[in-house]
Amino acid sequence: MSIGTIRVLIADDQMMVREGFSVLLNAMPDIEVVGEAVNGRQAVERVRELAPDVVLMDIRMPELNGIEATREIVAADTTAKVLVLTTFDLDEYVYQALRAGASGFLLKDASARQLADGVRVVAAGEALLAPSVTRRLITEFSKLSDPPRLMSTAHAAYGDLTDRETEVLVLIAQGLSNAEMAERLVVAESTIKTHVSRILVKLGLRDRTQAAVFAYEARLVTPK
Amino acid sequence: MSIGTIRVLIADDQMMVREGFSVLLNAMPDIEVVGEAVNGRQAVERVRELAPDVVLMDIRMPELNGIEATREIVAADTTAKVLVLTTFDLDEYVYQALRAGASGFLLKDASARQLADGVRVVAAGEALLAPSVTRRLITEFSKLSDPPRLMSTAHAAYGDLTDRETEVLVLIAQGLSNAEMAERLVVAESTIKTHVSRILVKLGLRDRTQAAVFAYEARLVTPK
DNA sequence: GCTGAAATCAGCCACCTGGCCGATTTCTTC
DNA sequence: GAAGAAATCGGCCAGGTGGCTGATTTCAGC
Repeated sequence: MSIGTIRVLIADDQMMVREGFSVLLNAMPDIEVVGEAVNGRQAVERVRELAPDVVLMDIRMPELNGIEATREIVAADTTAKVLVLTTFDLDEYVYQALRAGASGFLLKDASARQLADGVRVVAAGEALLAPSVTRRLITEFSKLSDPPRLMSTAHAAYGDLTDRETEVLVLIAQGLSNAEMAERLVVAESTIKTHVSRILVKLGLRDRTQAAVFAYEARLVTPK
Repeated sequence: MSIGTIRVLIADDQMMVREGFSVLLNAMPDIEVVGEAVNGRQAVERVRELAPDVVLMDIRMPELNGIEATREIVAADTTAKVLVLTTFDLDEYVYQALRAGASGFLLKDASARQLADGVRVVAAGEALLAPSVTRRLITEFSKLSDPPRLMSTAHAAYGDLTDRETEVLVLIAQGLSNAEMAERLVVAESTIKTHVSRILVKLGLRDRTQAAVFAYEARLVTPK
């Protein structure tokens, strides 16, 4: 494996991004960009055609998003490893991507060195995560493995919101639209609307802005 | 990033292992083994003395095991990243190591290439996990829902807002509708709409909910 | 007195939002 | 197995919201 060059496929709907990564990676003697794709659907096809070692996968793409594309690529028994790239280290994306079978997750602001190393690492079969991602993963994980989980907190407090509703409330308090939340949680927008409505009724609020205010006042979310 | 060579400390009670890794890593032009330790206690000391970039840490060691040693090294605010190495990918070890603050976790049967890449990756600040480990971590973790985090965009300072606009922004962050604000400020609703629009444009936001979030994040308003 | 910024107001319009109705599926609980 | 809670999805619709254009008035600064 370490003999030949690492063959990479870049999947991103933005030309600038593809160009940048392409130049960057081709500058490495052991890495070669063998193809590009402008959406998830095309990425899946290209993987079949080109059998690359690594796929640099953007999440937000038309046709078929990076998560779904990753799922399909992994489902097919290709040897290709998927390294997901995104601008923001959104939790949901990370978990979804990794659960979809991605080998790694990096932020787009990674340096050339980090990117190249990342490609090599996943090509070698390891898993790679951005530090901020891992940190949250660990902290979250230790929360559920540690016994000090007394009841309440996410439950009885805020007017009997269900877990899912609380989850949605937090997203509202981050300024996401219904469509964005739907994409984030991978459900239909109508589902989100249902959750939002129930939240407003249960909390006795009028609109999502009041919900956001409530979330801050109730310390469900806190200023950075 | 890593302009100079990456300085590595090897902590393992077995001489053969230390030797092997040492030769292996020193063969890399950008990596230099600057010291060794035969137990956890010594590893902690050596880190203080040598300030290495990366510590290759075995788990089973006399005096102070790798987990505890990692905890101490991370507790001290050294810049050293800990890459834990072990023969078996035992769950307890993995979780404990990661919670102790390790940056990565690799199996000892990793190839020279994998090891070297691993060192480079953690030195660059990323986190590295063997794939089997990541998978378990994800599955374990995904059993529980989570409170995501997002906050994008570097906006211009809200100092660009006029007094009146700031006033309106505060009201938005109190959950008032345009009609209510109009009544409160004794102006027409259309006037409020104009203010709201300008606020959104100036701050690069999409809707009033994001404006409310912004107000809280910018401490323009603070939770009760 | 001219100028520019700020505050005020109006109308139009596409879109998102929230309310309301109903429906299915999966679980837990009894 | 019945009953209920939770999560999912769809459709319809009135109304609020935000974008865009244009206009008036006041006032500070030159």
